[in-house]
Amino acid sequence: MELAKNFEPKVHEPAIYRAWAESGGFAPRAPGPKSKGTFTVMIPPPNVTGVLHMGHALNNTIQDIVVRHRRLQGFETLWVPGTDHAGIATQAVVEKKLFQEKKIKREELGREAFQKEVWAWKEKYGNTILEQLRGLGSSCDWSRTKFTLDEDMSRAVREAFVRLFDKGLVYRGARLVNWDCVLGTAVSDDEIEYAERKGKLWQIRYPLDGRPGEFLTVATTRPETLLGDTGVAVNPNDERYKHLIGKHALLPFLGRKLPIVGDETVEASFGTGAVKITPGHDPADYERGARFKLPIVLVIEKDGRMSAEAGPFAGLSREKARDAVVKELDALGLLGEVSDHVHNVALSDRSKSVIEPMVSEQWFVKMRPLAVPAIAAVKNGSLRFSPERWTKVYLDWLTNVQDWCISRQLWWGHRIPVWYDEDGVPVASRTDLALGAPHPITKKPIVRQDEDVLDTWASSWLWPFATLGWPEKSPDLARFYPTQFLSTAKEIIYLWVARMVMAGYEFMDHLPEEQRCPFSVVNIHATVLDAQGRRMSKSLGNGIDPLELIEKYGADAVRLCLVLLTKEGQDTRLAPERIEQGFRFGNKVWNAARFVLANLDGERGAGTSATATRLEDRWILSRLERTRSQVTKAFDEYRFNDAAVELYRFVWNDFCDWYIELAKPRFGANDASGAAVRGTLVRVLTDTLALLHPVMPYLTEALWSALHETLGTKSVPMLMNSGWPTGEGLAIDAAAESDMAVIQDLVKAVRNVRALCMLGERQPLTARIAAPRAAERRVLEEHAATARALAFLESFEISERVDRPAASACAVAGGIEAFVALGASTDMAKLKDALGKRLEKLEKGVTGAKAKLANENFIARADPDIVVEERARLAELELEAALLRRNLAGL
RNA sequence: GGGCGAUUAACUCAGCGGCUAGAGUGCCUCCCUUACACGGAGGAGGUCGGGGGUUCGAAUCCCUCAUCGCCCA
Repeated sequence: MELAKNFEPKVHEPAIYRAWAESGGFAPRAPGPKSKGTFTVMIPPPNVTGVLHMGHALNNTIQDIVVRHRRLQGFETLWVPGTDHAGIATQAVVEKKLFQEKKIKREELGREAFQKEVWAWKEKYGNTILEQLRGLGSSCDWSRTKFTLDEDMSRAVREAFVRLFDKGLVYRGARLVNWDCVLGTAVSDDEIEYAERKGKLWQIRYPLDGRPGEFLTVATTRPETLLGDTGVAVNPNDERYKHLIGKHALLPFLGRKLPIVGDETVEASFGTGAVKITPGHDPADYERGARFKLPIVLVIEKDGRMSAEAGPFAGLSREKARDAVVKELDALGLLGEVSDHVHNVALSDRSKSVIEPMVSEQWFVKMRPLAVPAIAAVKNGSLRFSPERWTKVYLDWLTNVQDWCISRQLWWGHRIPVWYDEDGVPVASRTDLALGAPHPITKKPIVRQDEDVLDTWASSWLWPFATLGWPEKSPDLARFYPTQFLSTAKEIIYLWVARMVMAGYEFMDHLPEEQRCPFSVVNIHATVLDAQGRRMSKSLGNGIDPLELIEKYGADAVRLCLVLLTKEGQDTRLAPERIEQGFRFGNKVWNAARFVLANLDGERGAGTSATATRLEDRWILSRLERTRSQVTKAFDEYRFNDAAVELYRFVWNDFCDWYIELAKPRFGANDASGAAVRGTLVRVLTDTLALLHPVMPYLTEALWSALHETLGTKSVPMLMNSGWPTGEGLAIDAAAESDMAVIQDLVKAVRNVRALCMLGERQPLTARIAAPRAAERRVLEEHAATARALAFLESFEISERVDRPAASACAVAGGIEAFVALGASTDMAKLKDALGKRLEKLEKGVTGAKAKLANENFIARADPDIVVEERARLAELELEAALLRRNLAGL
């Protein structure tokens, strides 16, 4: 079978992906006697408006590795793909597009027509990221693709809402929420970011009630909100103000009487030590207002303008009102000191506008009761984080969890399934209630449905079971829930992971407690940073596009690079040139395989430890077994980096550098040796392709089919659907490994001399070998041909001791000396220099080891095995140093 | 403000109580040796951020400082 000289990702990848899909391998295989059970992974649904970025590329590579590995191991694997509807983001995209193209606003279009526009947009652009996941090689079961607004998903959302409503865990109330004045909706705490802003701290003098000419000076960063003040607070221990507690101040402009209260949370050292209380527009004041039962006055409207309550300032924007208030205060002589002040302001993630804390009617989920089992899950071992340290982050959030504001004033999302009668009595319903129909409880006619929609996360938190058919008692739900593995980013631990766990315990109540947690392992993957160590972001424009990398190097190279670069959970800076490492490795594997296939000569047998007789065959099979078991363990424990590094090393440094080189002279042989070497090559190649497959699926699949075509075993399944190497017939052969090491050392030493003395790499040389130790002499005698072939030595004499022949250079490897005949003209200076340097290093080692062994405490306290090892090491070093010294003296 | 992580070769990263501290890239020398120049052989390059401590022994554990970054408020 002739293979092209290089693997062409662009040619092979689409065809292979199609073949996988047609093979049915993406769907879970049927249960059978050999099955190890199910293994389910739910994709963290990317935002429909999204395109693949590095985080997705890494995360989905990890998931695909896990899924492919488990599939090969014989599990009935299911990886469910899908997207979420991303309420605010998607609505914003479509609104923007509508305005740019048709100059219309959504209000002009109306709710239904606007929703149609969004669906149309989703149908057209919403599959982009799923296509890109295919390009990465993701082996998802596309027949089960879900979208959080799909009908069945919506049913699940409604069921969950109604259940919580009926249990009193969902409630409607006036609460302080984060209001986005640009998008006109409440947003959750998690949709906010903070930025440092330069502002001012204004001191304002509030006249004291009944004490003309006396003032209480407060400090504030937001003077415009004073119109909503309903109190003033000071620290109760503050001597300056103690006497004023219980008295009243008068609000400028409006003359409202403001009680002066003593509140421990006021910092006497901040500003003047007195603060105004605006419960309607500040989170801290909201709390204070509640403590002192102060009324709430809303002075800012939902569009960011001052309300009628703002008296003379009504109708002004927040920003203009601030200037106007300050100006008027100044005019009244009530403005005190003004100083520069740096503080954090809350910005909306989506619109980047300043968040207005505002009391408004919203729907909330009571989180405390839901958090209890989610906390217990990690304590009782149902849930495990990898790396383990993220457990703390998860627990911290859950123990301090606040109620969750789930209503959004948007049109794109799950409409809240609540209807009201004429008295405004709400009821939640699984089925739509018609206007005019009787209210199920009050029996009065229904007059309206709640206008709002639910937060997107109110659907994503049901993802692990809603995707499987819940609330139906579907066969999928019974078969695949709970899942085994979830991989995601750290910033989503609260938003999503914790809430899914809550939802699992709350809604999967048909299952026993210990089966409700939606996944057993949560893998928190690394963040891929840019070259300066910053997060990649659209606004910085510092992202590296994975699609470009895939285009240039192929999906396998990108996947290998990502796992080679990211140690589990340790953030990494992406060096784009490192993708080349993945690319080169792919080429190396390809060419090694190409070479093997070209020389198989119809070999059918596969090497095993039992059939291998030659040292190198036994050695490579031993290395293979070692690699196989380490890689399997690493994958089982989700240590992807360790697995990839081990495979890289084995393929390149053992198989290609040594074994193939040793195999070359034996290919042609029409004897037992030829058969053995071909069998061994087939074995190593077969197992290696399978071990590499989770990381580099395309390349290995292409080679697998070429291998089986060559072998004439065409009926085997595709690699993706075959089996994980079991190590059958293999064993670790310590003797072969140590014997081989002797030969490798000698070969390296001779190559070193060649390079130093400018002898050509392949120029045949005469060598006399001195091996004072019988064990090494035996190895060299037995495997003289092997050593000779690798070192290109023509004649090769081994004895216990050799006097340096005239005109020879020497190489020392451990306790072995090799004297190599030189031409008369060779310059020995370089050699002398190199040997001298080597000796210096050795002597340093000898000194260190001696000092250690001379230390009584070391002998007395160190592990005896360590002491023995240290003695042996010293002997080794001394022998080599002695040989070097002697040879150096003779040069 | 709270928490977490990082600081090891020119660069990107491994190593996390005991081998002469490793890899990839880059650099230097030699080689187009018919698997691979996307390659091969050899080599140079590091007082493991600073300072203390624990230990027979510390890049590795503890404390502290510095710098950078991330998450949360």
